[in-house]
Amino acid sequence: MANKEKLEKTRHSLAHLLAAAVLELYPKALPTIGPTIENGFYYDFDFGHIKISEEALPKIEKMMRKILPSWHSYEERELNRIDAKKEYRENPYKKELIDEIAEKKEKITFYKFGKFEDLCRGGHLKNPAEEIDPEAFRLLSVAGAYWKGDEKNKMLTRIYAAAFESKKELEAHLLTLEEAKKRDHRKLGKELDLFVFSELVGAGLPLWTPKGTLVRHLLDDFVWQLRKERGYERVEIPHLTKKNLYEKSGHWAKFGDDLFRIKTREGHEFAIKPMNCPHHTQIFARKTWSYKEMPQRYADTTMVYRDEQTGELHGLSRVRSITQDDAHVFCREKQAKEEAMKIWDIVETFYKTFGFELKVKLSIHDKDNMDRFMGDVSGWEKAVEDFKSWIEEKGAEYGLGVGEAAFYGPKIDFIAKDSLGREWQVATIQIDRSMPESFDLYCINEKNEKERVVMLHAAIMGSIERFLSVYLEHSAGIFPLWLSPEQIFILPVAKDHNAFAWQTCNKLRKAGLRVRVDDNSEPLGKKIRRTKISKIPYYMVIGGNEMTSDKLKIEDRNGKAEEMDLKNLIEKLKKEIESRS
RNA sequence: GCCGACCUAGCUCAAUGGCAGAGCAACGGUAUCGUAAACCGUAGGUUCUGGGUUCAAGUCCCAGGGUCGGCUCCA
Repeated sequence: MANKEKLEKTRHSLAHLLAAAVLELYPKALPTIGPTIENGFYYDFDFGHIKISEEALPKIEKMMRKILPSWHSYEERELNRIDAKKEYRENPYKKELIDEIAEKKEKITFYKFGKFEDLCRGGHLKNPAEEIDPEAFRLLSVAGAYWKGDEKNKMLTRIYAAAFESKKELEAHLLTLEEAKKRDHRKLGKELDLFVFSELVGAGLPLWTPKGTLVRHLLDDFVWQLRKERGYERVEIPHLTKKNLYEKSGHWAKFGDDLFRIKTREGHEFAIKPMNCPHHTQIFARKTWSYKEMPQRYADTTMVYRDEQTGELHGLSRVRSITQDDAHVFCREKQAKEEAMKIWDIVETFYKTFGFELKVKLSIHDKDNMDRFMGDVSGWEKAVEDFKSWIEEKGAEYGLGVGEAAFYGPKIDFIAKDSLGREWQVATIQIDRSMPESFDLYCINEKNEKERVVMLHAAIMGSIERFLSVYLEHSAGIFPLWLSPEQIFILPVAKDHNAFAWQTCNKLRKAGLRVRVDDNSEPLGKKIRRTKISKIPYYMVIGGNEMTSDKLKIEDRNGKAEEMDLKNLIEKLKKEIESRS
């Protein structure tokens, strides 16, 4: 038996074992479904009025280990719909499943291990008692989950477990989880002093410290540099708008509850912007454009605000105030491809710099569900075909996201993976023929006719918050020199060396470097320790030796030391910053 | 929003319903030291907020806020 298949069967059998143990301890609990997942399995139960918390897990786990030795084989039987439902008089969930299986004209089968029988399509180990290592699984957590994943349904209690073939693999997995915890961007953000949240300000509204603000600007400057080279211009817009703008763009209806709304004292309705495109259309619409002036490319790094549900907020990855590095290109139909490819260029350059591998996803409409999308199917199909041919020309592999398009057009989404294996959509290129229509955006072409323009939406980071959350976990907070809010620590050995340390510091600062002198009256060992913990790219100790020679000794955070004079040092560091390595 | 857990000093965490504490950080002093933690001292608290039970609440109950693990959602 292939390893993968055996692991699958192990997990599946363990899910049954979990249900058996739960029923042993909580006879009134109603088991529902228990599939295998990456790294383990889960099982959803309706515990009725009993509250199950994580404290119960060791007890359940113990019961699983107690039952396991008696599971030497299983019995299988097939029942008809009526008899099958008789087995579950008290359990509406299983009855529902039985009906579904019957509707699909599939066999209704039951599998019995020991005294525990469960509705199941099969796929178990023949002899769990012999084949399962009782030390190779662990119940991890308890969570709520809607029956069938539908929020209109009752919320069940889900028990998650990790399971492998050997104890060693389980321990390796648990260690990976520990590692991921250390890299959690919320923890690193605090340690690196980049951002904070305040209960007074509110959930999902990060406040940026001086260091965090510096990092944000450095990232944005990088994007801006790449855009500027490609003919973009900066624009700025207010963060509010009258309702009218969004009624015209279609956002008022589509955004619904996610929009922060404001009523003025005169009774007018305003909204805080959840996106920037409609504002930007009004900058474009300020005059009549000649085809010779196209494209117009507007870049704007600015915050948008979305009233996300509190339970969905998560560190920087899901917030209510979101900084988009947004840009909109207004161009002629025939220019769209070239402009899209320019954006793709920027995306590639940007992410390569940080060592990210990107996956490409083409997010398209859902032709069976067109009420979520503006325009007709044929317009969408043309737009999707355009994108497909561009992506293929580019030679990129891509997946399809059916129904995941923006309501105004398809998107090429770029996806980065974080240390926890979660995938985050970061950059996006979107093509929009709908908003130019709504706002009547055109240029005058060679034949002196009005020509409808198309609009490209392009975010490189997507949002600075989300990018930083992914990048913090990707880098574990080890920032390259150019992005480090502090670049060099200078550690004077004793107070006699403070003045010289400050002189050196000021020379480096004058050269544009971000330097700090640690002139606390503490032993050198303590300063070194603090430095080593801090993730600072470089530090140097300054004492009598340095004061009497023109050599400085600089050490990087990997412990590699070099000696050189100040001029060469500045040159070396500047080079490293410029190359963004 | 929903299910469950949690919230104590700037940070990490203690404290059977019975005097709110430690380490680190901060501040003051002594020491001025060459590669991972000098020594002594001082200060620091609406125990998330509001209400309730109790002779007595950080601890128990209710409501709200926030955080965490998930679910649902994410134009």
